[in-house]
Amino acid sequence: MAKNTYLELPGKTVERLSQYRRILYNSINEGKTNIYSHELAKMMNLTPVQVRRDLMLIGYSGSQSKGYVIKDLVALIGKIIDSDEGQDIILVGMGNLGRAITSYFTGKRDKLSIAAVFDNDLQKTDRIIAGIPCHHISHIKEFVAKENIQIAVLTVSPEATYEVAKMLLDAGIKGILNYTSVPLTVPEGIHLEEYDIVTSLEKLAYLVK
Amino acid sequence: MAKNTYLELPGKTVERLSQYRRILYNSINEGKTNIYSHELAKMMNLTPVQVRRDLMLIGYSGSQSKGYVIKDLVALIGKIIDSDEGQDIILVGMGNLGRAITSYFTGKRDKLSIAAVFDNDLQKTDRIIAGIPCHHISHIKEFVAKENIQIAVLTVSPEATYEVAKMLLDAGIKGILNYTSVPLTVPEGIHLEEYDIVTSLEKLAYLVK
DNA sequence: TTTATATTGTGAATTGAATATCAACACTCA
DNA sequence: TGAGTGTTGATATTCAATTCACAATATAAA
Ligand SMILES: NC(=O)c1ccc[n+]([C@@H]2O[C@H](COP(=O)([O-])OP(=O)(O)OC[C@H]3O[C@@H](n4cnc5c(N)ncnc54)[C@H](O)[C@@H]3O)[C@@H](O)[C@H]2O)c1
Ligand SMILES: NC(=O)c1ccc[n+]([C@@H]2O[C@H](COP(=O)([O-])OP(=O)(O)OC[C@H]3O[C@@H](n4cnc5c(N)ncnc54)[C@H](O)[C@@H]3O)[C@@H](O)[C@H]2O)c1
Repeated sequence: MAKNTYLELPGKTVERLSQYRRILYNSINEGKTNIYSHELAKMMNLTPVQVRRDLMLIGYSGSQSKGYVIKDLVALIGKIIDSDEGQDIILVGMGNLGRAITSYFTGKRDKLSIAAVFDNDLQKTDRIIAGIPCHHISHIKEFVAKENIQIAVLTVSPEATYEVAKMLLDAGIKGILNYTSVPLTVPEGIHLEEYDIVTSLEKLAYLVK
Repeated sequence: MAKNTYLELPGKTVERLSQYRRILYNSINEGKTNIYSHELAKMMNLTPVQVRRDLMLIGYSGSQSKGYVIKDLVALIGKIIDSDEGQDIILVGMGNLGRAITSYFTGKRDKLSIAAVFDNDLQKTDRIIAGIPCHHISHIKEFVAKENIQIAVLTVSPEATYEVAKMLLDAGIKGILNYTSVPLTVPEGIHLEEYDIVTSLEKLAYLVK
């Protein structure tokens, strides 16, 4: 019986899987072929039990003598996280933050890449910026439909957040990564991740106090 | 008995407090003086119960008829999160991301502000960039000591992460906000927050899959 | 062969956070 | 005055994530 049933993983586990994979790529480059849970845990600043639990959840088994086979583990994580044919994403709001993220992704990832960015500033549109074509926001719906885009990164100014989020949902986007300081609400079935730098800094300030 | 004992709040609550405050500033600007838990919840995309529980934890009471007094609530959150005389932070790694964050903070916050940025690229040092003085990394220890800096934002290239983190700890930094893709380990008593864009995106990709 | 050691895999217990529930209260309106 | 409404504050419950504890296994050493 093929294990093709949808695997419901805890969100935290998915995040760690992404990071395991990144670290394991480095280990491969260093010539390692196998790794123990305690080694991986050390590099990720976790407990070995946590690592083993995560790998158990994705159904990967190691050996007591050699630990885990890095190559196989990386492949399995890819099978879980990546979509088969890769996934194009878009970014909306080509300001300071948008540009930083775009530059970072340009020519970097294979499975996840930024297909286009959008803005409403005519100075920025219809040009290549940071290696990616920047279109006017008015073209977003047709682009999403044509290119079958599912994920959008939102880095517009706070005032534009609601309006642009509405456009994204209307265009059929399934997942939004919101970096504006304005909290969003999305309908059932749409996935939302939010992160705010100021919140993190204020939390740190509280902790060191 | 004065309630001066150290208040141990859940991390998630602290994060929400930071966001409550930001939203409440807006409400004040709109002329509101009082707010109900369900109103605040709506704006933050939470349940009213969650809001009330957070406020309960910080010992703030509202009234059944008028809800919470925004001004008082903001003041109390400030007393919990902010240090008394404000807190200067530094940023290390004036690349794309560092510049975006610096621009965002320039002339923005009162209590939290970026006092200086550091880099090891001589093209960038000993200049004002995005409104903030950029020094060479070699001056970091003396600066931290002299200005009594406790918090650092880390946006250097991945390869430099360990080395720079070590310098920060050595200089006496108490909290690090790490945006590099390299996980850090810090000694007991040092606070660490980490965030990685790629991880968030890969999680979204998994969720929409 | 036997013992010691190191590792994985996992059921059970614990911790931490979110949610449900409800008594107490304050105001309104008849 | 008294029923009805809507709110807070607090306790109880549920849910999710992490950690504990240890059995099972493989290898190396005696
Ligand atoms: N840069 C940071 O470090 C930082 C930190 C915390 C929060 N944020 C938030 O991230 C967002 C972006 O920050 P930033 O520093 O890049 O700001 P920015 O002002 O540099 O960029 C905003 C971009 O959005 C575009 N835009 C505005 N309205 C639009 C619309 N309706 N449609 C399409 N594009 C539109 C603007 O033209 C601009 O290019 C802001 O909401 C900000 O509050 C940024
Ligand atoms: N930009 C993004 O969207 C993004 C996304 C995910 C992760 N990251 C991570 O954030 C970090 C910064 O990203 P970026 O895009 O700004 O990279 P960047 O290359 O533009 O900037 C790195 C900066 O660090 C400086 N630096 C390098 N070594 C240093 C040292 N020893 N001391 C002081 N400064 C040093 C460089 O001079 C440069 O200015 C990287 O680790 C990157 O992996 C960035």
